[in-house]
Amino acid sequence: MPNNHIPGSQHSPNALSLAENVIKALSIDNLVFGLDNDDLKILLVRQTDPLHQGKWALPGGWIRYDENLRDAAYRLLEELTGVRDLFLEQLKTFGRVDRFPSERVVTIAYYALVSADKFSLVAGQSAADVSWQSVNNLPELVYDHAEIIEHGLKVLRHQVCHQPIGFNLLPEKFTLLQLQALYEAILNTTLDKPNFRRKIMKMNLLSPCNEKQQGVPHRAASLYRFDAEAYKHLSESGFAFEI
Amino acid sequence: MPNNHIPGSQHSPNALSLAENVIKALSIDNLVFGLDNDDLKILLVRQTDPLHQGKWALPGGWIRYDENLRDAAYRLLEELTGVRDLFLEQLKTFGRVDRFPSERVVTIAYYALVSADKFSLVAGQSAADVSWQSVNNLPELVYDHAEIIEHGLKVLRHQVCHQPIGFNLLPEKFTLLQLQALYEAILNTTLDKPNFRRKIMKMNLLSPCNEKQQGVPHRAASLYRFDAEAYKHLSESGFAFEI
DNA sequence: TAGCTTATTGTCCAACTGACAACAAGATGA
DNA sequence: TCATCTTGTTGTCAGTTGGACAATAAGCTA
Repeated sequence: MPNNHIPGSQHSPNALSLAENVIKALSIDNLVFGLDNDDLKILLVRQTDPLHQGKWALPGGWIRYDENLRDAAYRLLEELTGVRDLFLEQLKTFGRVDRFPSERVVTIAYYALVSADKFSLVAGQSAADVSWQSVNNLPELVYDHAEIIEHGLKVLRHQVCHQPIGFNLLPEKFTLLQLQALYEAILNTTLDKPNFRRKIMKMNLLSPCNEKQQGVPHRAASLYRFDAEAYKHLSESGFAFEI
Repeated sequence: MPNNHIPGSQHSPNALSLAENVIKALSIDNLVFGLDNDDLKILLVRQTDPLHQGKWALPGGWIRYDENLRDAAYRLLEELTGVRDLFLEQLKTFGRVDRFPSERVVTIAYYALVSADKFSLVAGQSAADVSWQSVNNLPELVYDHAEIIEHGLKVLRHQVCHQPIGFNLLPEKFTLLQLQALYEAILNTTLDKPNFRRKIMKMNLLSPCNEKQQGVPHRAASLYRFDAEAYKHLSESGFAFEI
C-alpha cells in the first residue's frame, strides 16, 4: 500500500518509520466525542493526500505487530491530543471489501469521550489540520467514515442512557444543569429540569462538592462529582443505571 | 502459520484449498446460541490438532480476501450447520498480542441466535466433533475463547432486554410461557407469569395465531408470533423495547 | 367426576413519571 | 434601595407502571 494512504492521515514520523512493523490489513480509527457549549462534537483530521483533497477523516493509524488493539487506539490518541486516561471503548470493526482504495483494509473503530478541560491538541499539528466539528453539521468524509460516525452516534446515544459514561464529557465538578444539557445535546431532545434532577439524585451516584458555581450572572448552582465507588457498589447489588 | 492452527478447527477441504486467498492475520469466530429445554447452549467444535487435544473451540475460520466480514461469518456458519438467514450480529474484535500461538491473529467475533427447529448439523461432521454445550457447564476452551463467550453472554443478556431479538431462539409460533422461559434461561432468574404476560402484551408486538398448543397434558396455551412489521412501525414512532 | 396442571384475568398498593406551580437566591439596573 | 430578571431548588398532583398474589378457566388423567 502506498504510504500516502495511511488511514486517518497521521503522518507523524514515528508512524512512518514503523511502517514495516505493522499488520498491513488492520487499522484503528478513533471516534472522539467532546462537548462544546452544549454542542456534541467529533474530532476530525484533514486529509492531506491529493486524492482526497479537502475531505476529513477520523484520526487513526496502523496497529503495530506487537501491540494490543486498545493500546494502539490509546497510543494514536495520545500522539494526536496529548490526552491520557480518557474513556475509550471498542465500537465496531468495519471491513467492507471496497471500503478502502486499492488494498483490503479492515479497521477497528474505537470511541472515546473527553472533557474540554483535559483536552489540548498536540503541538506540531497545525490548527487547520485537526478540528472539532459539530455532529449536526459534518463535512464530507473519506472512505466509510461517515458510516462509522453514524454507528458511533447510535451506540453513544444508547450507552449514555444505560451506563454512567456521560460524566466523562464533563469537568470533574459540574452542576445538574450541565449534566442535563449533556443529555439534551447527545439525545437531541429537551428534558424537564425538576424531573431530571429528581431522577438523577435518587440514584445516589453524585456526591456534593459543597461548592457553588463561580462567576455566573444569576444564582449559582451547587457542584457535584460522579461517585464511581458508589456506582460500583450499587451495580454489584443489582442496580441498573437508566435515563 | 501452519495449517494445523486454523482457527476453530474447520478443516473442510474447501477452506484449505483457499488458504492462500485469505487475510492471514484476521479470523472469524462465531458464538452460536440455542435454546434446548429452557437451557441456554452454545455450539462448540472439538479441537483436533495434537496441541489442544480434548479442548473445545468456537466454530470459526479465515476471512477471504474479497469477502465482507459478515459474509464470512455467514459462510462459515452455513458450512457447519446448513442454516441460512439466522440472526447474526458482530460482537467484538479480540486481538490480544498473545491470544494465538506463534502468529499474531486478530479475530472478529460474531454472535448468532438460532431456533431448534431450523437447526441441523451438516453431514460430514461427526456428532462427536460438534456439540451444544450448556453455558452453565462449559468445557475447557482454547485460546481466549472463554473470554469471548463471557463477553458474548454479557452482551446477549443486555441486548435481549433492549431489543426484540429473543424471538430468534424460538420457533415461529410460540406460547407466552415459552417466551418467559427464554428470558428466565438467558437472564438466569425467575419471573412472575401474570406480570410478564401483561408487560409483553401491552407492547403490541405479538400477533395471535388463533391456534393452540398441541399434545400437552393440560390446558393448551394460545400461540403467538412476533410481528416484525408492528415493531418497525412502533420503533419509528419512538417506542423502546424494554424487559 | 374429582383432581391435577397450566392458562388467563383481575385486584391492590407502592413506586415512578410527566406536567407544572411555587418559592429561593443572587445579580442587575432604574 | 427595590423592582426585576434569571436560574436554582423544592413541592404537588394525577396518571401510569410494576410487583405480589388471588381467583377463575380449561383441558387432561385417573
